[in-house]
Amino acid sequence: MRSSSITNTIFKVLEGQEDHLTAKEIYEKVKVTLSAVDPSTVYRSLERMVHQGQVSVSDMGGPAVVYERVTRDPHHHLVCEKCGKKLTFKDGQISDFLGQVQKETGFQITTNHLVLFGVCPDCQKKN
Amino acid sequence: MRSSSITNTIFKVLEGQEDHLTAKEIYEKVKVTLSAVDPSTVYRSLERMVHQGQVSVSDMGGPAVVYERVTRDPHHHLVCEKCGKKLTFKDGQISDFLGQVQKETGFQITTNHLVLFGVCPDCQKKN
DNA sequence: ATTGTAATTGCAAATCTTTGCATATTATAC
DNA sequence: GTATAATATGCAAAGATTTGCAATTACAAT
Ligand SMILES: [Zn+2]
Ligand SMILES: [Zn+2]
Ligand SMILES: [Zn+2]
Ligand SMILES: [Zn+2]
Repeated sequence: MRSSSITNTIFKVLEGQEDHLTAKEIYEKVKVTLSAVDPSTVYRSLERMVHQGQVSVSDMGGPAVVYERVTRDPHHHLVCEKCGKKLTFKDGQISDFLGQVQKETGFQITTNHLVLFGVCPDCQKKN
Repeated sequence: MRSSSITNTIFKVLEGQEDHLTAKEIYEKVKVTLSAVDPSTVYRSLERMVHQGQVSVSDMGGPAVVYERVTRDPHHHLVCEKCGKKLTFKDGQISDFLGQVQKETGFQITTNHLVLFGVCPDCQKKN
């Protein structure tokens, strides 16, 4: 029998995971359950899920963009580009900023997983 | 004779261009001048230039990330994810926000080309 | 149930990007 | 200038992602 829906499997993979995953990593994990699945199907499903706002896609400085499930309670990150250390923000302050942009531009902001880059205090000292 | 420096050619390509370019597009344009250049060399050079802060790399919703020259006067964008329309921000308001993040986290922010996504007023109406 | 339509999937091929390694270039030290 | 080390480049191969197309599945209408 053919898989009923790859989307569900992808959701499960993303839920059972704290970290952010690349498309390739998601494909590998989906394949454990659905051994016959084709990579293109997973890639296309991810694209669809991002487009529908169920999943976020972000460049976090790694070798490829990473995906994460979008929850009611959004979050954002600040990544050290020297050592990779990651801070996570609750939405509060960021959504204030995004709300302000929304008011000033008339755009309805859809960015749901903002990633900023910087150099952390430790790495600044090491300079 | 071998090219003295691919970096210079890439800079010229990026300067003679209003828009943002993908790695592939940059490679194609570099090849016009340096016909024997290898794609891997261009890709690695771009990586280097990004790492050194001379070039920004961003996902702007297209099929691949895009590169742009970083100038004294940074800018940022708001992209409509329905129709692709792009707004460009001068740095003012955004840098206020980034400065606030910097103060609160101790990170020295290096994000120099922020891209936000949303739905533009026109596309909201078409709903 | 049958039909028709739209969305999803697999497969193969094409394309894009990365990587390992040898060579060539550039910079630094003596 | 010569030797030494560090960086940049080309080449070939591997790897990751996208695309075209035909077949399958899901869904709605009859
Ligand atoms: Zn996250
Ligand atoms: Zn750090
Ligand atoms: Zn720009
Ligand atoms: Zn629009």
